[in-house]
Amino acid sequence: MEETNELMRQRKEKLNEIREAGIDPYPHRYAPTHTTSGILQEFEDVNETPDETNRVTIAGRIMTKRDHGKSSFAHLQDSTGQIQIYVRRDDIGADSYRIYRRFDVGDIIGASGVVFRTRTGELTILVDAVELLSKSIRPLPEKWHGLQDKQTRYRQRYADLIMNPEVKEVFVQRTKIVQAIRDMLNEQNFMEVETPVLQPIYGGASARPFTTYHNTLDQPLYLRIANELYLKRLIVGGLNRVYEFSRDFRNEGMDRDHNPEFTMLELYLAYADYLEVMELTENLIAQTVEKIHSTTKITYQDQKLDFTPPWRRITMTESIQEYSDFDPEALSAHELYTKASNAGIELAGDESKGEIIAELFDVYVESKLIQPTFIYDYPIEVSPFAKKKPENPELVERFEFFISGMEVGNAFSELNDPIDQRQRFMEQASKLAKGDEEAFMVDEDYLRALEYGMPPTGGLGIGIDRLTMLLTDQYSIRDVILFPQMRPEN
RNA sequence: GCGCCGUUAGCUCAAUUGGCAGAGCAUCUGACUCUUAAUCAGAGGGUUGAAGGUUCGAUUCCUUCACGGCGCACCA
Repeated sequence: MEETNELMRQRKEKLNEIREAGIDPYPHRYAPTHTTSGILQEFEDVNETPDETNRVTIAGRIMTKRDHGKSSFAHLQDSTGQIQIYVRRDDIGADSYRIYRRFDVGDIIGASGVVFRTRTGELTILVDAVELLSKSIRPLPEKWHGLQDKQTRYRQRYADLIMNPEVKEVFVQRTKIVQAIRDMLNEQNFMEVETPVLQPIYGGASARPFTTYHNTLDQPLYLRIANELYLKRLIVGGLNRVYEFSRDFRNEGMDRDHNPEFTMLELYLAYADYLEVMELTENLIAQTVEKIHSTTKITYQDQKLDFTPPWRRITMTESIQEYSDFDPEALSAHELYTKASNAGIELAGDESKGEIIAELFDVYVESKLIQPTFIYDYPIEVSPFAKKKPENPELVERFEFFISGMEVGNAFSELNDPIDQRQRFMEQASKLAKGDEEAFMVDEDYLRALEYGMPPTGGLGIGIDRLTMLLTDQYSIRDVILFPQMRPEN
């Protein structure tokens, strides 16, 4: 892709002039002694008189440049912030100054000098040596309005990160969120593990997979839609507390909270049920919010959210009763079907009562759950890996939690009865045979593992991207993923 | 998949009813050794996302396409 415009042509010309002067425009190393923000802190007390004891060397990108004949001001940006430099011909020498004048906004340079304060009070480096570290031949966006175009920002995240410091902050926060969760789990003796991304049989969720092919094995492989079944194999193996930050892939639509690849934390805890996992969940997330924001009350898109435990707990059918004008438990399958049709839900006609209830929940309830809320006791038909409730075999011990109308996590008492699990697989297999693209295949090896015996286990999945959206006040999942999926430009 | 909106100089944005495509920043030349959206004087920079149509004339109206945003549908 050879792009040519006047500005790039001029910059390449300057690049050649610098080379012809015997200077390497792309040298190999440089040794800064300070960062820009470090200087602003350390030299807070310096005055207008330059003093040799306040000597620093920094490296950064030129973000603004104001040339005045035989002197020049510029702002350099490094990973920590920006600082002003003041360059005078008499300080760096005529030859150096001639080269300096060929530097552009966007170039990465190194500078040495002493820190002082300008007449207008800005902490500044009075430079006596500059060095080009990397010549930029593509002009940056305009300094005042920055880079606004969403398409360019997502496609050229590097330019977005240079121009919009608040974007970088979001991703710093994302890393801190993951780190906070990891630290807490490690403290609680969870073991971080890695399981296959390429799976011969996909499962653990309902979603269409991405399919690929291994040439040597001569067989199809699937990018994981979940890692659930692998982590539970480890529970069988005696790793009683395991977790993985799993990049999962689902071949489905994209919108403000769906990207084809996304990050899910899954964890499994032997000898626990879903009630214990519920407590773990609200504590884990509340403490994460606390670590990031020093409070459990935050604002997301003008909504006040309170993460302080305990969170509200309500069963799925109760929640439908609360947000609709009927009690789903009091209705027959036929009456529920009518309610769903009236609510605009498209049904094939062969849906079970439980499937219709799940649909009604989506329509009547999900978007209304603003404060962190546990919805629990799900229909068995939509929960093939969850354990039945002892007193009601139509329901399973499962919960999801919702924040700001978004599903953020999913958990259950894991089904460990191998006979029951085989039946559930058979139901999925028959759905798959009927053309349900989100049903999945029987995983005989997983059943074999259960047959050895899996302890009672609680499991949890948390959508890390969505959690990050909430904690960084971002409206779209694309703003918490560095390189969101996009169609090719041409 | 459907609907609405958008795409104009490197960037951010204008362009009246269909009538010579503009500004600011950036760039180039000159002046300027405490400026900070530096200032002053001058200059260059455009296949208006692509292809077609209507018209004497299209950035503007119509059709198709591409990409993006938002909403809906899908995604338990």
